[in-house]
Amino acid sequence: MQGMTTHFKPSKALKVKKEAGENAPALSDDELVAMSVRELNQHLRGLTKEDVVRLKQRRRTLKNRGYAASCRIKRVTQKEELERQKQELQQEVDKLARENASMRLELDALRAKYEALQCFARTVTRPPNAHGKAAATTSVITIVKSANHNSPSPAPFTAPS
Amino acid sequence: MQGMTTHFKPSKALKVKKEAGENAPALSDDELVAMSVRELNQHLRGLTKEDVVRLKQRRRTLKNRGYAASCRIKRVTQKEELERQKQELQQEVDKLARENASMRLELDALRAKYEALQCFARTVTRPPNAHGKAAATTSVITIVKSANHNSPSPAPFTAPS
DNA sequence: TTGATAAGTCAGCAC
DNA sequence: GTGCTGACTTATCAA
Repeated sequence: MQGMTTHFKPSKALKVKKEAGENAPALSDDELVAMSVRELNQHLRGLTKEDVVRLKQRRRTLKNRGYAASCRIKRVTQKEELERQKQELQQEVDKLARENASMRLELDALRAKYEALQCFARTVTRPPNAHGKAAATTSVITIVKSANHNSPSPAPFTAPS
Repeated sequence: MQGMTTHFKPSKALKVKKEAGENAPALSDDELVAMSVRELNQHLRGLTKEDVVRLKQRRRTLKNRGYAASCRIKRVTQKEELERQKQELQQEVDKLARENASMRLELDALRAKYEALQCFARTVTRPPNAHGKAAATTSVITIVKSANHNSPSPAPFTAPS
């Protein structure tokens, strides 16, 4: 329970403690609600059974007023929390989507580069089937001798997946 | 405003229309609240000014009861909606994260392959600086003649970014 | 007994 | 007037 300093409704219980003379200085709502049971009992000395009941009921009602207030506060707090989390997730989605897009670009670029290099490698590797118009641009003559296939390199000749 | 068929509180206004004889069959809450203003005025004929006020007030209260109910329903509906959206976003985050991870793997693998191929290409391309222990495993002899550097391929010899 | 919450009442605002 | 919503009360349930 919290302050309850911003309430504007004494509502009922307006004439709860006009009598009772000296020992009961007509405690305020705040006092009454903040009081421990033991303290309350002190103030209950010398009161009508009816007044005791009334006072206890007023206390209970005041407490309930506080409970209702915390309930409302909790409700809006949870709602704000939900909205906050939602926004957070949205930002994460955006971030991941951006990363994703840029990686996709990078991947495509690298694939292109890879294929170009592979193309070139084939050119370089394969024996030139010397057709008529040979040696117009790049001319490569390669002789491969004794290929050891226990090579530790990750199979540079397989096609890109 | 909706059905209001699940309420259990006639609360006040218990003895609102026991008199009035014939023309007013003591309308039920449901009837009263569903009535249009024009219909209501029909039923208001020949009633005390006081009774008219009372009946209108009862109607207003019943309406308010309905409003309060819709207000609460709206509240929980919005909350559920928020939670649904949140869950949706979470799923999207998961999906994007998975895509992201797999692309990262792919990218790394491709980079490795690319570098291996590049390595090989260099091997093949560069003139073999024939040191002492040459030709132990793979021996490649390449002769490149007349390299035309206007090649349209995307610079296969630059280092991967 | 205490705390929390659904339902209802009322006040007050906006249209 | 109508509809909505914050605050309050009451009933009711759980701990």
